[in-house]
Amino acid sequence: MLEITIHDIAKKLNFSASTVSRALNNNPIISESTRKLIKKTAKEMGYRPNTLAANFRTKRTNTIGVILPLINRHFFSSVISGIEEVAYRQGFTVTISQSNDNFEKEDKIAHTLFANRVDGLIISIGMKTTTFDHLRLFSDKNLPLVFFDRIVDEIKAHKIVVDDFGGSYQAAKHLIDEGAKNLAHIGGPLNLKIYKNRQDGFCKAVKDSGLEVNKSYIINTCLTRAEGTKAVEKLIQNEKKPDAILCANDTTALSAIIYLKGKGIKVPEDISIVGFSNEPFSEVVTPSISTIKQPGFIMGQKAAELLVKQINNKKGTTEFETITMPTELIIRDSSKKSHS
Amino acid sequence: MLEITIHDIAKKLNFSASTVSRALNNNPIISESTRKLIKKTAKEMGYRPNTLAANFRTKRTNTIGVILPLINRHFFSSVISGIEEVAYRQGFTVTISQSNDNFEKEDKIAHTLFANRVDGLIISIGMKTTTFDHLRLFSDKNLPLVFFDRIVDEIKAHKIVVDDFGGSYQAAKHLIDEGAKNLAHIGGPLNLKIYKNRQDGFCKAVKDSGLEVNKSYIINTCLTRAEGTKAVEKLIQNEKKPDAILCANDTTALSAIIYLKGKGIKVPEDISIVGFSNEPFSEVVTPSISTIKQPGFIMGQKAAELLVKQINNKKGTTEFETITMPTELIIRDSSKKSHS
DNA sequence: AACAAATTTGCAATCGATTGCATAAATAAA
DNA sequence: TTTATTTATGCAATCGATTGCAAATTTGTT
Repeated sequence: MLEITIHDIAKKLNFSASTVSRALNNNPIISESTRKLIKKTAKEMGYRPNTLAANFRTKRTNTIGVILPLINRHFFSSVISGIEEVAYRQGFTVTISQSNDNFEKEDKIAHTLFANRVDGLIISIGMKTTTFDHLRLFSDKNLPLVFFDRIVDEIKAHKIVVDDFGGSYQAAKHLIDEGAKNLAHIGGPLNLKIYKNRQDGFCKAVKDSGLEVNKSYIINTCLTRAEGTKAVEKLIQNEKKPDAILCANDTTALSAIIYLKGKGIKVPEDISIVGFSNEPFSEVVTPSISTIKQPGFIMGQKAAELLVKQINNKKGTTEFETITMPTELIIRDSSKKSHS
Repeated sequence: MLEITIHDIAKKLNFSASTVSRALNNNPIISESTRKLIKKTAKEMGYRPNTLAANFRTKRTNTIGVILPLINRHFFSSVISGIEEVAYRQGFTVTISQSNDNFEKEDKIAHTLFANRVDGLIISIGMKTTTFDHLRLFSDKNLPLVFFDRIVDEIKAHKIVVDDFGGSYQAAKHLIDEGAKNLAHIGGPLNLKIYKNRQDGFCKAVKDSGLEVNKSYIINTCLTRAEGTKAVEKLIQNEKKPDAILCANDTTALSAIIYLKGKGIKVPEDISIVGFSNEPFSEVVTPSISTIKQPGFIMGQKAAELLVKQINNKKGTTEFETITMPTELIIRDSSKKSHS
């Protein structure tokens, strides 16, 4: 019932608690022999360190907080796996929370994690997040903070992003190569830089190809399945229908495919589609969705590595880096207009 | 830099730290007026409670641990959302970890959570888990423990399961109603009760319909995409091909559909398919996959409710309940043999 | 052998909040 | 007014591990 403490071990061996503590922590100041003895005895006695006490004393929890919009997205869960992989290897526990793109929840989670004294935070902000006091909580106290994907320009910290602009540019180029002349874009909320970049990449590619960016061909939504459907609906109401749609995520690409299929409009023959993120379903839908792959797992690893480095670095970090990861265009059926 | 403590507040107001502590915790023994004064001052001074100290003292962390095989499954992430919803409402933080169906990792996570003194654990065990010492860690110390979906019979605890048997039975019946005579089953590892139940439900339905359960029509795998493909491959090598396959999850149902499509075998005309879990992709594949819906979100809520009740109940729980949630058969194209 | 240097170990304070028990103050009852 | 009750607050110990500094022990050097 009652727990064994270092004092119990100390008493039994006629050592002091300090020695026991040091021995168990592999402090080299303790001689090899006593360390072994103490460890052996600790095991025999069924000693389990009281992490709470240690955390309290050292002000470290060996816990990394992660906040992201939605766990159930292939990209995000890949990132989580990457984070976990590195974290566990370094002896950190990971606490994952989802904001559901709800600002209040994100705010509350950040405060809770802060109060629970996580050693650092890795975050991808929600779509509704436009104020950042809950993050300054961390940056102001020099608590390690790493952004990924949906980053915040206003706050100095390490940032891991995907080359959204480049990916989008490449995708649009691809659509044009396949013969598209009237390109449309279903974009995300522009307060998020990733969606801004995707849109900018799209526009740049269109312009660079000597085509025009038609304002009525660009619709910004919050990228849900339903919003995607509404967006395509509106797009094809244009007197001149677009012949290609670059969607800012796979969900809306899916909306488009399903909606168009229902209307008897052929994908890719009549309208080509490219999505973003390479969600698993994009490969198995008919037609399979061309999309842009983001290296989620590696991003997670990088984020965790940067964070851990920052945590272990006593003297506050002042140089922050922004790492841009490459994307990869995966061409599938939804955009192979020419020939197979 | 340095943190405000209750002592600072106490000194400033000429109260004792005890009073401040009690006031901040809404202890009714403190008078209304001083409570208000203390709270106001705390706020002004920018006081932030040191959760670590409180946790240490009270031996409570207000944290719930969750271990599950894989976050990136619709069913599991629904459960997580359900758990979070209840937990946050009750003032608990949720720590989520995935075992990746890896026993060593599950074991390690369980020990870490235990060492971190989570107040309780909600778990769905991995496929490789056949020994349970890491869970007895909890049950032996009367630490609240709730199983869901992939439960462990050997350990006494609250359990939330899906009516796997019934769901499977219903699905098989449906396949038979649609004209199937030679039913096959791609099952999961039988050490997991859910897969055992699904298989038993399948067999029962077949027998109840006066058909025979053909051993060579039942293949047990670990239900990955690749394993699923191998399984179908083997199934159709039987001299008499099955005309329907009930898969223990949607992933293998997908494997089957893709493999059969490649072989020119028509689904559902030649072979009908039903999956299990209603993963999002099952709706959007062509043909869409008939499947069995599990109420993940509600299961998560129930699990969290039971756990929280147990946590708040000082005197150890002795009566454990097993809640069986109903399933729902969703009939889609992959099994509509008759007519549309 | 005497002293310096290096190696081990112990003392005791500390982290910040909580809580049983005692005390003081205010109110009610006799 | 005195005593009994109730109400409000403070004292001081406690949770278990960590750590700077001091002390003790061993080893090394001349």
